[in-house]
Order: sequence, then C-alpha cells, then structure tokens
Amino acid sequence: MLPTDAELDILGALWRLGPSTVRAVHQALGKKSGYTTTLKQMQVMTEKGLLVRDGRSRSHIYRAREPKEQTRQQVAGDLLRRCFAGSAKDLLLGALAAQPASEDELAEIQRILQDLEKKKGPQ
Amino acid sequence: MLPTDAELDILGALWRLGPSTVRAVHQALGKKSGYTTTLKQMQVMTEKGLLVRDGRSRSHIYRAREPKEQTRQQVAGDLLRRCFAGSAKDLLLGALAAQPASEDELAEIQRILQDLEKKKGPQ
DNA sequence: CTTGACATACGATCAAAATCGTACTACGCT
DNA sequence: AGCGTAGTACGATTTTGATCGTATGTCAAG
Repeated sequence: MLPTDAELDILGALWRLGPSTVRAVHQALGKKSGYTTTLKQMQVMTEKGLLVRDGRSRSHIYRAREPKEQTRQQVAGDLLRRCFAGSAKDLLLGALAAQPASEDELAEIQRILQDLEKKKGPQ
Repeated sequence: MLPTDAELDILGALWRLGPSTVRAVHQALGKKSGYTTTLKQMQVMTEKGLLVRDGRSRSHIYRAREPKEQTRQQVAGDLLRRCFAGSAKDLLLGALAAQPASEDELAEIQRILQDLEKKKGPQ
C-alpha cells in the first residue's frame, strides 16, 4: 500500500535525518500542525508497517522500515502509470519543467542512461 | 490545487480518449465502483474547474480544462520535491526501476537531454 | 519526595474524498 | 401516447486521512 501525502513527508524527513525521535521529525517538517499530530501519524505508520520503532530509550526512535529506494520506486511507478501512461520520458519532462535541473545533474543523468544502454544493448 | 488520486485517473482517461462521456470514462477506468460514482466525481471536478462540460448533447461531453502538460508538471513537481528531495535523477531512477524503458525510449531521453544542455550551456 | 518538563497513549473530532441510492428527465421505439 | 432505456442531479452515507485534547507515565533537578 502506498503512503499518503502526509506519510510521505514523514518518510522524507526520516530519510534525510536518519533514525529520529518524533520531535526531530516534527521540527524538520516545519510544523503546520501540532506535535501530537505528528506523533499519532507515526504511531499509525508503525502499525501499518511503514516505520519501525525502537522503544528502549524514553524518546522512541523511529526509522523507515523499507529502504528508501523501494518506496521511491513504488511511488514513482504508480505516478508513471497513472499520470504519464508509462512514459518515463514524459515523467522526466514534467519534472524538469517544474524544476529545472543543473547542468551537472543533467550530465549525471546522461551518464546513467549510457550505462543502462550499454548493459541492455549487448544482450 | 493538485488533483486527488481518483481525479488523476479520470484525467488520465480523458487524456487518452479525448473529450468523452461519463460512460466512456467509466468503462475505460475498469471500475470497481458504480457509474454514478464516476459521474459524481466528474461533476465535482467540473465545479472545481478541473474539467469543462459540453452539455449540448444529452450525454454531456467532458474534457480536461488545463493542458495535460501543465497538470503533469504540477504533479511531477510535487512528487519531485516531496519524495525525491528535488533530484530529477532519483525520480527517473525510481521510475525506471519500477518499469524498465525500452532502448528506444532511453535513446529518446538522451536526445532530449542533449538538446537541453546545448541550449543551456552556451548561455 | 515532589515537581516540572517532556514523553507516549488514545479516544474524539474534523475534513475531505469516495461511494451509493434514488428521483427526475430526455429520447427512441412501438 | 405510453414505455423502457440511458442519462443527469443531488442528497446521504461511508470511509479515510488528519488534527487535536487530555490522560498518563517517566525521569532528573532541587
């Protein structure tokens, strides 16, 4: 099951920060809502299996249960199908239109694509 | 305001089909839910300004109000920020991991990137 | 040992999205 | 004209996500 929007924000914070307390996540989120809201959300996410909690210290430490890459893959794949008719090209185009990438990043993407084609072509 | 998930499905269907009746969209959606649900959703979307309706024929014809590219840009940009820390590279990687692209599509992406860099570099 | 700061637990509530039932309407067919 | 089919209109309900208040627990400083 895919994470909701608010859940994605929390996962994003945990990816950035590494394993963290509720308070750390809440602060990193720039807190439009109250602390107990974030707490509750992370509790629910733990029940759902999105997070795991280490309750040994008084302030529990949470971390994402699945590797970041896996979650990203799921959510990108979902959008790809639902909104871009499966076209990775169109997805990239949309992303770049929304937020232009630096030349360095463009070059890096090129490199990755070349590697991919090398790996794929010979087969 | 970003379309909800169900709204995105409807937009996707309209992009594929072109201007269509509720029934056509409902069928294209392969829906688990009833016809009036789709109808109601499209009515709400019309109120929100996501769709426009031509009510001249008995079966009203709906189409997306904004160009596909604009909506895609918004939704891709949102995901890019929220889930990929602004890295278009990571977004592309996630998408490709979820659904590998053909060699042709990879090549096409390369071409687009080269054009982009040419346009950007000289400035 | 008491108190205050900070933590979790958890029910209640609120808001938004999705679903459905049913009433009403227009059209074509006989 | 009357009937059946296929459509819209729209209120009601259900479901889900997000938010909050408050009760309670823990610990360390004084």
